Amino acid sequence: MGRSPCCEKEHTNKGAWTKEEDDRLVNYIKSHGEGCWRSLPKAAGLQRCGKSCRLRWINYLRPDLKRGNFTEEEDELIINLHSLLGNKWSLIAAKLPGRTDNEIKNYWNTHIKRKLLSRGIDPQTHRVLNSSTTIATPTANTIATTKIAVSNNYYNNDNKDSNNNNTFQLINIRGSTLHFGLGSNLEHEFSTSTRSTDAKLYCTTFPTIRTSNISEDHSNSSSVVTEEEGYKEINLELSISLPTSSKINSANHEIIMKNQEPQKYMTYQVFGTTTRVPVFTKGGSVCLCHNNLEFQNNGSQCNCYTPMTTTAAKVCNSGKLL
DNA sequence: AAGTCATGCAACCGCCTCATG
DNA sequence: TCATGAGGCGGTTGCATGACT
Repeated sequence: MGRSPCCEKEHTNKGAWTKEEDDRLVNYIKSHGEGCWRSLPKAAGLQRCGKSCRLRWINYLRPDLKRGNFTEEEDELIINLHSLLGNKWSLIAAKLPGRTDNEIKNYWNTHIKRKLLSRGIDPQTHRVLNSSTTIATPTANTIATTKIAVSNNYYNNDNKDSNNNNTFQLINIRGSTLHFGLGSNLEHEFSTSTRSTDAKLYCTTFPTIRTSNISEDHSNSSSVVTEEEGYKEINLELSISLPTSSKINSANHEIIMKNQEPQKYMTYQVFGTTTRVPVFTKGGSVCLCHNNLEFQNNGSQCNCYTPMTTTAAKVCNSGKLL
């Protein structure tokens, strides 16, 4: 037996909302608040499905909606978030106050897709079209290879990224924790708050690097150590700090540009996807942790260590809603 | 001016998640 | 543990409008 319908379809209006319907809905929610969408239409005197009311309110009538064109900064933020989250429009919308998931989804499909294609970037994979950069064929110990690279257009041909220094073998994924096997000199290249000299990236690892002879789990993450022969293993929660980047107010999520125009762009690649971000003159960093897609002020590293679980991940340690 | 096509976006549909009993 | 249902989400549709011929 199927689920009972959410409303009596034969008695509900469909299609565009009238001004009168909008007024009724707004007035009702102003008086009674949101919620109980199933019973709302009847209580508000609307011949609409509860879902339809909810959608109309969330996507159009809510007073905190930001109408109007998307800014260039919002574009870049959406692109960056999409490269990390995929079509998780609600999660992306959560990072853009005043924008709805539906709005962002439509905007993506009508504008940003084309914008990325014009840049030569595949909008779905965020990889450079016809790029020679590919994920390496997995080996027995390797799920995939990823490469963190900084494009030459920012580092002015001073990119020392080599095949060895910034290429990691992704061994395993446990929860939100990525386990990479690296070559030698692991500690030198990546430790908490240590700046990678070659890539000029802040790479922060939680917990500290493990090798096969370290048995104690002194992490504050949920990972369980297993040994993959031939690899050192780390939990890598990656925070890439832009040496000079946009200043982002993480408290209200608004990008404060103050007439700054991006002078350069920095391209980075994570897990085979390419992301391009504008680089401004003020300091800051972009945290790419799975559970905290936030811009950080002052180049600080991300403090969110909350393991991603189905429910707990919605709020990280720093109290930010995800 | 009329017809056709392309585009943008509001709205719908059906499935999924999760809280609750 | 399971069933149920409300709320939420992403994909898709269809209409209004503008551009083009």
